[in-house]
Formats: sequence, structure tokens, C-alpha cells
Amino acid sequence: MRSHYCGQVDENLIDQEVELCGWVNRRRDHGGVIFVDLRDREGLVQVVFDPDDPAMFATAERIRNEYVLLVKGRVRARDESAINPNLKTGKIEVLGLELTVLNSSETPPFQLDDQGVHEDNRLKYRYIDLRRDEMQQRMRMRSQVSRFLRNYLDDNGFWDIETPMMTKATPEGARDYLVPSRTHPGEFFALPQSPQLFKQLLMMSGMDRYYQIVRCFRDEDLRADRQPEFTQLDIETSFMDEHDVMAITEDMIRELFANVLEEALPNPFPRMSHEEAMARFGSDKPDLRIPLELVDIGDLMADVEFKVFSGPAQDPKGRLVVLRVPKGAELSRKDIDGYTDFVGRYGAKGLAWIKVNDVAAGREGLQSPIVKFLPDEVLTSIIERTSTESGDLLFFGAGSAKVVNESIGALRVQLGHDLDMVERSWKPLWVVDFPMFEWNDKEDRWDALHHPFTSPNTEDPAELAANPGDMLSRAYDMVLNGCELGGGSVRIHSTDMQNQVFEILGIGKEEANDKFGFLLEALKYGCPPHAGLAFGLDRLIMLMTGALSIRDVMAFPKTQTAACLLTSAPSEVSSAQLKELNIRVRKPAAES
RNA sequence: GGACCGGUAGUUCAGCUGGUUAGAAUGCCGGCCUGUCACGCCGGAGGUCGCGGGUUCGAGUCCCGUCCGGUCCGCCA
Repeated sequence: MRSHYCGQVDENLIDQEVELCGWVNRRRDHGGVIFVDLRDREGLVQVVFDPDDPAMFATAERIRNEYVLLVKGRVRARDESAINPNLKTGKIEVLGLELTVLNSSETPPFQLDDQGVHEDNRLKYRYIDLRRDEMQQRMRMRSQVSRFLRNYLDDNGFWDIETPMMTKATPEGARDYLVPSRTHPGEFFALPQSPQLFKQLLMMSGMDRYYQIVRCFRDEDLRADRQPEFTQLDIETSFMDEHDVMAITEDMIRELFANVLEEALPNPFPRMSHEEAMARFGSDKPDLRIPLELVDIGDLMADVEFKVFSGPAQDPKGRLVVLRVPKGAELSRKDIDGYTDFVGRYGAKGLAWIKVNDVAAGREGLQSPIVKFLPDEVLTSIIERTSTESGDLLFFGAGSAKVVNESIGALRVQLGHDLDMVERSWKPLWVVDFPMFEWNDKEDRWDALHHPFTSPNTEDPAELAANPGDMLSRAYDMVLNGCELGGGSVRIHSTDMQNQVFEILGIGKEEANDKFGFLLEALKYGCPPHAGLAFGLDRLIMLMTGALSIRDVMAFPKTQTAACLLTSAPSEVSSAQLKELNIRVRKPAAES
């Protein structure tokens, strides 16, 4: 048993005896003594073994990296003159008095002090990767964040209530992970994509203020910020409206940052309508650290000869924007070609541009493949509207509003990073006033923008049905630095409205009853108005730690193909197991 | 389902328009030095160049396929 953590040994313990447990970071021999950097989760300390005790010294000589040691020793100050300002172990050291090798280690598969290790090695030997200080600190912050959020919600009267991990498959939303039932042959549970319906049921049960830090599962392809299992901070309240929920959750996040990071977030968070966010940033999760904005110029271009611009300008579903990049004229043709490819990934057919070499020189001061198609007065208007100066670059996005928003919105973020224009600060905001529905061209029907239990901004089902495309929902997203931290809404608490929404979404009575009958039934028995929100805890911690992937804030994440390199999961199971489950596996057709 | 980047010593990487014995750093092993802390010095071991096929007199290098890791699009209400 240790008396102190290695990393906690400091000047206050000089002349005291300590007992330390840790891993050997590095062993050095010099001056007839052996130095061991002993490391634990709190940091490291240098332990010195003098040759006075030959038995202990002989043991110390056998020590290798990652050996697990129990050391009893006396803390002492180090000779000031010998202290190298770059050294890691500080102004004290521990003179070893007793040494026990608790376990030896093979040579580790990679060096812990090196930054660069391939992801597959890190994941296969995750237990070693996690020993690195960086990972220790991330896991510690994760724990601190969870504890803070729990305490905050406990102090505000929230109850932590668990919901099932084996539940009913849902027709809408992401692909489910399925769990076969032995006792019901041919039937399956699903792992929850979120506890959405259960938390609503808890409101109907009078649980008033609920929260849960809960694992959720979605069988969709991965990204740096998407894992098949991830953790949500799930919140639901009765008798609160959107303003109440936003107020309390934004206060929670503000307090979290103040306490864990000692960072001050604005009070209150700015609010922006979905419409404004799309207009100015082409995104419903704008990164406000980047000082670039999309500027509509459709009105200037409606009558120009240039069909690439006039077409979208005249199309009600089209959009034509310009993105001014200050000092962007320094970009090379190759850079611009790169950005053309970049927007191509989002469906943009091209990327027109104008380099403004000299804004006073009129047409002569402009360098571009497209100015010859544009009249002088249009060029002048664009420059005025965007406050363009000499040395700036203008990018144009033209096409369907969807493609323009996605491509130029993404280009804005990319340029911000490439040109080092990202302000080093925290920029949270609420995005509100989302459309209730989104037209699905492919399937010729309405989709819920949020989810089908979100309340529209009306109490009247008939009003909703009359004009689904124009209705707003009572949903809200918390966005931080271009990352969607969480989203929620006021929920539907009337059977009539819930049925109306299902109808608009093309979910028939029979299907609604089959899939959500329990919810519709519950709504009949006294459902309070309720609202809630769910935070993506992994993303929140990723931002707080500065990690570039949520893998780096999860102890045991999965690869992009949703596999675990550590355990080799998923894996085949025995035929006996399959037989019990009444499952026969059909192998994918062999390649010919 | 698609696009792109990567896979060479335990690790991180270099390896040019294909050229004969595949390198460096670090780690590992041994020796020396002996208050070091990225210690230093000397020596040593360590490679089916992810895998399979093809082109070629000759392939780490070019082509095709495939597997693995990553980033992104689609997908993720």
C-alpha cells in the first residue's frame, strides 16, 4: 500500500519516509548510483538507489522500463546547482531504502515518451497507451466532468434514473444494434440509440427532473467524432419550457467550464435562429471563432448573362453566395484548385473566384476567370456589400441552397483553419427555431428534422397539417466552436398532436401503434408538458481536452470498421450459442 | 456504397525517374563512463518492405486485386 502517489511527492515531504507504487518510466546508471523515474497517474518522481545495500542495488540493476515497483524511501532535497532547468523530476528526489519488484514487464511494444504511434498499435495495446500522461489527463478530466455534471444536477433536484439497455427496435433514425432473444425465437431487442422514449415516460410517471449519463448505440459508419457506442448526458424535465431548459443547461455548462477549466463562457449564450445560421454560415452548428461569413448576392445576379450564377439566383430553391477571404489573394492557383476539389466533395460543381489585387482599379484590379461575364455595376455592388479590400479573395458558391450551404459552409471552416483565422476562445451559442420538417426528395415525403416527438411551435394539429414546411419546432441545439454539443426540445404531450406528426411523417396508424403504441397509450393518462436535452459527453470532453477524436477521450474505443483491436471483437460464436438463439448464419457470398 | 492518405527493424520514419548489400533515429542486448535526468562513448542483434497476383533482365519503388489503420462524402431522426 502506498503512502503517497509518486507525482505528489514534493518539497513538503522532505526528510519524510514515503512508500510509493508505480511503473518504471526510465532507469539510468551514473556515478555509482541508479536512478529510476517512477511514474503513476499523478506524475513521476526520481528514486535514487545508492550501492550501500548490495542486495537492493542488485535488484535495482535488473529493473527495466514498465516494471512495477514498490519503493520505500526518504524524500530529500536535491543539490540546487545540479538541477537542470529542463528536468522532469523537480527539486526533490527519493532515496530508495527498500525495493520490491511487484512485477516485471516485457519490452513495451512502443515507447511511452514518444508522441507518434500508429492508431492500430495504440488500440491493440490500449492498456499501455492509457499509461501515457496525456491519456491519463484526459481520463481524469472525463471523470471530473462527469462528477461535476452529476453534482450540479443533483443540487438542482434531478434524479439519476437508469433505463433499459435492451429495448425495442425503432423504425426511424439510425440503424439499431440488435440482440437476439433466446426465450423468444426469431425476435430481437435493440440497444438504445438514446433513452428518448423512456425519459418521456418517466415524465409521465412524475419523475419531474431526470438525468442519466447513459451509453447509446448507433450502427452507422464512424467519424472522428462518432463511435458506435457513445455516452450522453440525458436530461428531461416536466413543467419547464424551452427557455427554462436552455437557462439551466447553459448555466450548467458555464459552471462546468468555470470549475474544471477555469474558463469563462459568455452569459447568456447568444441565440441564433436556424435560418440566420444557415444564411450567414451555411451550417446549423456554426463555428463563431472564424470571422468569415456567407453573403447572399442572388439579387445582384438574377439578370446576368452568366448562367452558372443567374440560374441559382432565379431558382427559389437555389442560392448564390460570396465568401470574402481577407488577404486571400495570396492563395496560389494550386491552393484554389485544392479548395475546388474540397467543395466538390459536397456536391459543388465548381468554385468561382475573384482575386482583388487593387480594389481602386475597378475591373483592371480583378484577377479571375469569371469577371468577363459580369457587368461593372455588379462587380462594384459585390465589393461594396462584402467590404472587400485590396488583397482579398472572393469565393462564389452557386447552386441548390443545400449544396451551397454545405459546400461553402465547409469551405469557410476549412479556410479558417488553413489560414489560421480561428480565434483561440470558446464560442458557444444556441441555435433555435428549427424547421419542424424537411422535405425528403428521394422518398417524396416529410422527415422530422429533430425527431418525431418534438413539439411544433403551435398547439393546433390542424395548423401543423395545413403547412408542414413552414412550421418551426420548439427545438434547440447547443453549439460550441462548430461542434454540436447537445440538442433538445419541448416534447409533444398530447395524443392528437403526436398522431398528427406521425401522419405528416407518413407513419400510419397501424405502424405507429406497433412501434410507439406504448407511448401513445401513456399520453392518455396525464402527461405533463415536458422538455429536455441530451449532451454528447464524449464530444464535450473532446473539446475540453483539445483532443482531435472522441477515441482519445474514451478508454476503449473502436476502429473505423467498428471493431475492437484489443479484444478482437466482434468475433464468431460457437454453433451451440447460435443454436440456442435459433440463429443460422448465412456467410456472405464467396468471391469468385 | 464512394473519394483520399498511410502500411518498410520492437517503435517513429527516410528510401529519387525501378538497379544489384534496404538506411536513420529511438528502443533492445553487451561493454565502458560514473549525480544522471532526451546522460555520454563503443560494440551487437534486429527486416517474408501488410498480403496475393502481374509487368520487367531486375520491384520496397510501376500496375491490378485484397486486408488493416485513418480523414472525409453518403449514412448518423
